[in-house]
Amino acid sequence: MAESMTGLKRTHRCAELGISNIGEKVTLMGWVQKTRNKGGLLFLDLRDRSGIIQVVFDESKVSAKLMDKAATLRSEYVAAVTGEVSKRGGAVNPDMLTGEIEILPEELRILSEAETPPFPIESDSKTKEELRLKYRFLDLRRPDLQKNLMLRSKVARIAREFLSDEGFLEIETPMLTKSTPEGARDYLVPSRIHPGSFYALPQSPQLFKQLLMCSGYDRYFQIAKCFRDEDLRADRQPEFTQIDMELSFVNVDEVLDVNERLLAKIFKDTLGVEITLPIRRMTWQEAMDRFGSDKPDLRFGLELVNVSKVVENCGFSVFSNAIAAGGSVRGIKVIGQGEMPRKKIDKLVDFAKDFGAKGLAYLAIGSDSSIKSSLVKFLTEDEIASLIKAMDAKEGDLLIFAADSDKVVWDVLGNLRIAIAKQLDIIEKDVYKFVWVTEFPLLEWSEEQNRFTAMHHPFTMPFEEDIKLLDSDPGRVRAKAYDIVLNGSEIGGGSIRIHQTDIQEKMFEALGFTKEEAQERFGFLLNAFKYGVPPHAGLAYGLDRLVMILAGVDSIRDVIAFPKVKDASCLMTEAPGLVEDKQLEELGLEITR
RNA sequence: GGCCCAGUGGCUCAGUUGGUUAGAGCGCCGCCCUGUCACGGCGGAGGUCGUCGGUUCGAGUCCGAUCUGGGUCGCCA
Repeated sequence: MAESMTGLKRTHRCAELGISNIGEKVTLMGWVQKTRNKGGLLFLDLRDRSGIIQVVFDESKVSAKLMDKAATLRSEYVAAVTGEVSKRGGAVNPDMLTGEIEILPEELRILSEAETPPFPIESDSKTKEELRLKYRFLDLRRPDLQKNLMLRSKVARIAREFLSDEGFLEIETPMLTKSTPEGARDYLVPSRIHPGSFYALPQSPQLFKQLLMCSGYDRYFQIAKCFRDEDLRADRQPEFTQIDMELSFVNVDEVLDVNERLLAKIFKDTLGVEITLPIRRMTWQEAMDRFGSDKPDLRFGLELVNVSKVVENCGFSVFSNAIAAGGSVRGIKVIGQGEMPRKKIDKLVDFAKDFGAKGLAYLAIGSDSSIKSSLVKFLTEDEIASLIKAMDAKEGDLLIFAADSDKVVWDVLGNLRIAIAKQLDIIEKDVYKFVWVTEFPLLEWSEEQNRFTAMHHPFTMPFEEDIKLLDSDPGRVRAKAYDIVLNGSEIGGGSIRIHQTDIQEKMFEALGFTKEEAQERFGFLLNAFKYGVPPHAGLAYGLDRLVMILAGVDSIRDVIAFPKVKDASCLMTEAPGLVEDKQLEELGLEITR
């Protein structure tokens, strides 16, 4: 039966003990990892979040009653052990943090019995995630998940301490706020007091932190829960966490500087990794041209080469037409893969089609300089030769080309270079390549909405010298926006905000909002701007993604205590669920499907 | 919404061209064991093969549908 812990006080966590504690009397409380019963000698591995320690019940040293009690212990029982820390009586275990010591028990209390868990509580679990998520409370006992969540806690603590020391104030903003249909789909919360009206859960504290700048708080930060009702991915959950900040009276350099020092501190204090500052900067245009992505992974090459000039007037209509239509032809060179079998190349083509490519052209140079290519029947020998020259290719290389609009070509080759790098296993491990991507386009054309939309958000400051283009060529206006990219993953982003009414009005105009629409959606911010607004800027990190990289895991679910699955439901709580008719009545809601 | 992958004792898996009673390791239960730490020895229990339907003399295996989980495209200012 479960016993009380009355009279006992835990003195240490299990793996906090070492040889320096030998001779001390300690009380430990934790879960039974395992028992090894040798008859007259019983070993108990006791586990808590610090690790495991061995307790030895020796027939010749403890009472028969204690011996019998120890024999009833089963996996995951919760037990308290009081005893003396001792040097190991047998061989030391070098694989164990506490492998040189053990506990000689005087008292054992079984604080809770436990059913056999449905899957083993161990690191590197092989159990299907579906089952682990259903029993997340057991899954969370596993050392690797505990390690991840402790790391996450540490990152949050470092950020809090660092930003506080830099003069930032931690201020909370509302979770129940107003829907702003620009951007991601909102989670809506019906109002009981105002039937038919809804709050929205915040996609980010964006507008509130700008208001805080208007209110003179200078420097704000928050570790903020954010919500987006969009489909999930390996690195996307419907609710996630940002380290969010906003600063007044600063320029781009000042924002990046304080954030570089924050990142350097996080990496130093968690992984012991020194980041060389300042972090490299790259314009969006350069990132797209060289890597086909606004979040370039700089751990490997396979850079894109624009060969439009070379094939502009060639006989291959797919190439020439793409260029004539304002697009481009670009290629990547895969060194030493000239012998890649046709089947593998076909797979790359299929992969590229997922990203909108109609096809890929390839050119393989054999080790004997023989050329295998889908282009030979369309291009002259001279054209082929100049293409090879443009790509700086040699015997044994494989060239892959895409021709389409810039957007499609970048997307196709940008994703292809990552897929190929993974396939060839050329991505360095334990390397952290940071880059600031700057000078994003302010606007991007939305085919769906048939208008320009804000690439970042509608309050992002354009480059002063580009403002005149807002009327004539809005797609070319550059924004004072910056993303921090690590190993091909966007871990944060931000911008200088617009604080001048005339520029803001031009921005809304470019977005196709009337004054009334702008007022309806963002009126409270525009009002605040009337009463004295400081120049300000900000940035937000995706805490989950940052911790993913620090922890070296591929799934965002491994750094969130209670994550949701692909269809945004929770396997443990079975949320979302139906509610009682009475609740719906109170809210004035009716379910129609 | 599209495409791809997976589903067999508690867990992880094997299961041949469709053919006796569906196997293994781990775990679990019982007995034994004084230096184990992936403890060991002996014995035992435990499976509507995700679900429904079809083909067949016969289906874990073939066909169709569906459910569950994962990845991805669309989507994510």
